[in-house]
Amino acid sequence: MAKQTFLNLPDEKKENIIRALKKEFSKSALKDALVSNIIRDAKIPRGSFYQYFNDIEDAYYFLVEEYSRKIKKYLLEELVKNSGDIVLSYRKLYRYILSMIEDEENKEYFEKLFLNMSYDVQNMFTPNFNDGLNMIVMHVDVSKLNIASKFGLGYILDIIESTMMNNIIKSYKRNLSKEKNIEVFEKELSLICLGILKK
Amino acid sequence: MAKQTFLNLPDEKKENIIRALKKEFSKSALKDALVSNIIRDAKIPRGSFYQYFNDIEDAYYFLVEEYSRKIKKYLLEELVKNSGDIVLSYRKLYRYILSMIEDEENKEYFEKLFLNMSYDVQNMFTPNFNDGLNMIVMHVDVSKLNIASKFGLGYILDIIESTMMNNIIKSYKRNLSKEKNIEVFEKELSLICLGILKK
DNA sequence: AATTATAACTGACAGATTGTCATATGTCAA
DNA sequence: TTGACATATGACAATCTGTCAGTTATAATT
Repeated sequence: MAKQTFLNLPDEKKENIIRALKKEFSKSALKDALVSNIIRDAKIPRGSFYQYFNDIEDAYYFLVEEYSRKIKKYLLEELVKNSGDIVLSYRKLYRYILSMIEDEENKEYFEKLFLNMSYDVQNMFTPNFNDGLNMIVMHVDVSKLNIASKFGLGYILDIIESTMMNNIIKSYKRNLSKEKNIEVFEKELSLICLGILKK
Repeated sequence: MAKQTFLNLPDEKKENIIRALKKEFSKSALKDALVSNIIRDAKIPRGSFYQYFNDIEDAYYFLVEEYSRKIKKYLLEELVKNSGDIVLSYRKLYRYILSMIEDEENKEYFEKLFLNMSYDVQNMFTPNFNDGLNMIVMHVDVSKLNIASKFGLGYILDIIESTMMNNIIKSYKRNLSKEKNIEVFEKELSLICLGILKK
């Protein structure tokens, strides 16, 4: 993650570099992105780049983390606001993510990000995906959930988050409107709540 | 996809190149893999490689497709065998995929593959993910499903496949035994069937 | 103000990779 | 034997990465 030297930089310079990073990662997925393009655009010498980041991957994850922090924060806030109602909180989270990635300024960046979703990036975007359970579990109201104990919560979060990410990723290919996109996710969420089998 | 020239090659030569491809993609994810390594290992000249494939990505997808074909074929066969019982068929499919990727010979290759899951690869591994619905829908028994028409089937397949892929990917990090891994997936599948909310 | 310590900056360079292309070689039918 | 076509080959230009030794800026100390 971005070296201290970078974090110490004056805001203006730092933001200029972040701008150049985002431009390159909007144009190319991580595997095709070039340090050369970034330094040309940001007008910094090659040596500086390596003083700020270990390599291009390091810079990539620095940028991703800016967004992933927002997402995790938002979910926790919603859980508190909604008295631990996990389904409602994820419904709100979905809308929040959509509005974030559909912002004209972010559109191409997130498209590259989601269509080349590595484990590590998914990890950063799904609050429960790896470590997050500890953080979330204490805020969730499990009394209405179909599980024996808080321990089963992980399964439920797995299902919801998989479906959520999947919908986001597919939305890029399906070219759905934001409204239609939300409709599909909520339809699936409702199937998850009630079960896919007839009673 | 692999040029005709490659497909025309005598089997022995072709298999030797496939072996070298797999070796390189077992060692490095696509983004770090090198043509140089492959041609050194396969003992073919550089020019030949580019006569067989457009680039390294092309070679990568050629290899992935070998496995994805098996998976789609297996699911369809199971659906027929199980009279369109979709849940049972995916349970069987999950075991099939696990046995495939836990085979000692494939282990590292699939680890790289799943931990760097691009949209296109996911697309190849999940029968419904994109186009497959047409193929699958006619074999599914929807009478027991909680949907109004065959049209809703896409939602259900989305949920199941997301959860399935997610479990496979996580299994690499969690280091679960095959048995425990299956147990988790079946627990989640059962929540999906019955619903995550208490009745 | 001068000196010293510490942090940041810089760009030339070695090492390595990619995709191409002109040339060579093989195959097969007429 | 010849011509037409497919395939093979490796040297090469273009490009990229990460490093490093030398330079400059900043801050603290005397």
